[in-house]
Amino acid sequence: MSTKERLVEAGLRLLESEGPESLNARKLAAEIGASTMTVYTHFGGMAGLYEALVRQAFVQFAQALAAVERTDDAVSDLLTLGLAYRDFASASPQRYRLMFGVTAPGSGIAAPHDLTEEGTPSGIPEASETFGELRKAVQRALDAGRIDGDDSVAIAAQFWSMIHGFVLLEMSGFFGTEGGGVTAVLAPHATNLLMGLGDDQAAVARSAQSARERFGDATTTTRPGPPTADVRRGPRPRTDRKRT
Amino acid sequence: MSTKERLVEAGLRLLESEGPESLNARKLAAEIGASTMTVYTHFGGMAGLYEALVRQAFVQFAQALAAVERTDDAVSDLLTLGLAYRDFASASPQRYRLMFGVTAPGSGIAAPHDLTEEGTPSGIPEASETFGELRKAVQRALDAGRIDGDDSVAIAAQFWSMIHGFVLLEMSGFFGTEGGGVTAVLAPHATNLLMGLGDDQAAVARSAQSARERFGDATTTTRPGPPTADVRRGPRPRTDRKRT
DNA sequence: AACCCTGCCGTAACTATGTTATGGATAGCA
DNA sequence: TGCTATCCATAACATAGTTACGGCAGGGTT
Repeated sequence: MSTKERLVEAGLRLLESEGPESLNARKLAAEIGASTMTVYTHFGGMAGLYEALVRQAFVQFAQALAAVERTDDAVSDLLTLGLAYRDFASASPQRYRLMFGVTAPGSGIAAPHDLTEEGTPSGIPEASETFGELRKAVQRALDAGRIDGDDSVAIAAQFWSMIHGFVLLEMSGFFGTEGGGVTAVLAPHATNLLMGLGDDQAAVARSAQSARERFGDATTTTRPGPPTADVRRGPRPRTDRKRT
Repeated sequence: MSTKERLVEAGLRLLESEGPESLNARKLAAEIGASTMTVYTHFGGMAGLYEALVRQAFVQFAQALAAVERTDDAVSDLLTLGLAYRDFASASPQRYRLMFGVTAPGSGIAAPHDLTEEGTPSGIPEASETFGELRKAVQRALDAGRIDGDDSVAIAAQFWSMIHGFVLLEMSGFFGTEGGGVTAVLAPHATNLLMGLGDDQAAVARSAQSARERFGDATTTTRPGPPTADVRRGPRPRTDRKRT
């Protein structure tokens, strides 16, 4: 493995094990037994190294999503993709935050997406592959007639907003600390969105059950902890329409 | 105004005008004509100052949301709340990112929410007021029979996930740079979510139109820029249900 | 009136971290 | 052999968070 690759590998490993504050030139260089100059030889500076970390993280992300098996139930695939998405983010929240270019005061580090030329939606081309996986799954649900619409990009963006927001709120602790947010918030949200897009309630329920089984019980295995009454769980019962 | 208040005020002002990298002790102290020691006298350090900034920003946020008028159309109120939410975030993306405790590598600054004792959903009590505004609007929609369900907290969390994710993706540039994401992504998403929650299509359309009128044309006035083909715009036409 | 304590603040120094200047070592090649 | 490019280490520099120390004003105590 080249020095360049070792730096990126060590960066992602340290990020997960010791937190973002350990991502500094001296500690990183010591981790691979080199001097801080290697950062400048290979990446031009810490900003370049961060960008390389983001790219590598997005490669891992795309791989994790691509590993989700494609079945003949496009909605089940879409939901399983969502569970895999959330699992990837939960596995290393620091990595996920790094990927989406969040900045903090005091660090002279701009968001990676701000480093690129104007007009580019995202400076990280690898990021678009993540969205592409989502978009293709939506397109297959459209083709199967499960949901209505003519713009898979716009619909995929809705799913992306949903899960991106959920994941970030979850890792900020707004849904409690024991991972109950998936069944209490994310799953009902996905169900509601799919039904709003035209899918049938029973079909969604079947696909959701399928996704749960495909993904195993990994959806609730974030951290063990005492149950809280923060957010009640369970799917919301559907009733008849009450029109005003 | 006390030195403490002047520091917080200057911090939020500099954050908006010169970006997060200008939020350092020396520049901040110079801004109010003092030495860096004032930061330690009043806040114990930069971390304490950041926490004060977050608290103040959440106070502003709650005020902005509370300023939305409550009408007899609870869904219109909810949608208008969403537009105000997005507008607040767009007005100062750096402030919004600061509020939600995002961390960056290289800064020794932990997320504000991580600074508190274990088990607390959020270390910033002011943040819960924001969610409370959302939850009350959802409760009124439930009471009016517009949407179904028995847990306003879980439903409000879905709306929060939606708009939080949208806002962050939008400010990362994933929906283009000219603010078309609201009509292309956020509005359809809200519509779909509401319909999934049991509201009627025509009723949602009326409430959405009402919210648009109430909020004026502020929804598309982010930044002028060349049109992009990233995400197609315009509301997705609703078609008849295609049942399998 | 004299004394002392407390809070607020400035000066200066200390530490950590990103960065740069400089030079050496090695590989490849003409 | 000599040249060049690449990679890398040492050391120094710049910036920013932090701390040590002392001054000063205000108020209460003796």
